[in-house]
Amino acid sequence: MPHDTPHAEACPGCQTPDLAFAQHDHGHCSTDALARAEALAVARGVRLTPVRRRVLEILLEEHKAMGAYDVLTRLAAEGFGNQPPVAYRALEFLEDQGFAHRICRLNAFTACMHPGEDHAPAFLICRVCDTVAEAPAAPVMAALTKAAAQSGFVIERANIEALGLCPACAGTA
Amino acid sequence: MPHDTPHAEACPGCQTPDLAFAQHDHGHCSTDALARAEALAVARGVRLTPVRRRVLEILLEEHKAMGAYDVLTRLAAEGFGNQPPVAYRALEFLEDQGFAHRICRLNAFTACMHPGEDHAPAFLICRVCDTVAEAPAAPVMAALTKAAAQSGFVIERANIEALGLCPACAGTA
DNA sequence: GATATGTATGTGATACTATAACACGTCAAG
DNA sequence: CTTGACGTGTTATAGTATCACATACATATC
Repeated sequence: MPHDTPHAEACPGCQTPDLAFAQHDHGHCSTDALARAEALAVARGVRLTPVRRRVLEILLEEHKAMGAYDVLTRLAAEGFGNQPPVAYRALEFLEDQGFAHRICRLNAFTACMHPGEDHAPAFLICRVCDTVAEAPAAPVMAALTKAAAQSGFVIERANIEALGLCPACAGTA
Repeated sequence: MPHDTPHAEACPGCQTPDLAFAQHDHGHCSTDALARAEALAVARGVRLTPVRRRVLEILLEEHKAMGAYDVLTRLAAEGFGNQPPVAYRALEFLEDQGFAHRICRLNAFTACMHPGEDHAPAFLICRVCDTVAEAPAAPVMAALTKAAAQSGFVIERANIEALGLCPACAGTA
């Protein structure tokens, strides 16, 4: 019975939030996230088809925010369709399933590192080096849900994105 | 000495968060926000030129999220330039000065109702009626700042956007 | 007053992002 | 076997945003 423990507990690079911008064994994260996504797809009765799976792999490999057309270029090079809808449909599927996140500010997408954990991601975008970190934001989401509830608004999906300076770029500046 | 009290204290419609989706005397909000923006521009030594001012007025009049091209159409009809950069430049200026906000999820912009108050806006977007409410989100921003700080990230600007159902649409569903 | 400098605007062209609409193939249910 | 749901491929098009250059207009400086 695999994957019943959060990824962060087993991944040194993901254990502490302050390592979000640091190097870590990303290979482990990738294979783990992919395995989790596959298991979740089966459990939910949705199909992680070749295109969808490959898009997720690409996002995991790159480990950065990618535009739909960046993904499409790679898909086309591998014999998949080379028209925009191919990429957009796969990305939409991954987002719907929580396997990937859309970063509106960048018109880009990134693989979710913690699929199935029902987390609330916040994205920290460095305006200098363009690195994007996915920070744990459960308290942020809680506060947002509360604020929305005061207006009677029911949140279904949220985008929490911050633009600023990562530790490295803040240091050199 | 005008404008030394927060707008919400004087505007019935803005006093309580739970009225964010309700009707209120928007005329008062508009003129107030415009006057505040003008004062702030003078104080900061930046120029609220005719185009910029008109764009802000348009956003305030419409009181909803508008695409850059929607704004541009209105500008062109009034004798201003009719090319995209005209609108985008004005909108960027307004966003930089905190007179307007960008709603990434909608590729749209909206006037800020509380310019100069250093608030943290969260946008609640109804997926049924497309209404957008600007909810007070100081606690949300505080949580986000804290989460970012744990990674050593310094936030300069944040987008907090939620998609879901507004009270009215949630009721009819 | 003439000149320089920074800023703002106008314009044409173009790049980038995203979706609509339809055809075809596959698979499972009835 | 037929139907219907789903996924993919493709053409075409819609929508969003920026680049690059020219011009105007302000203020500051000589």
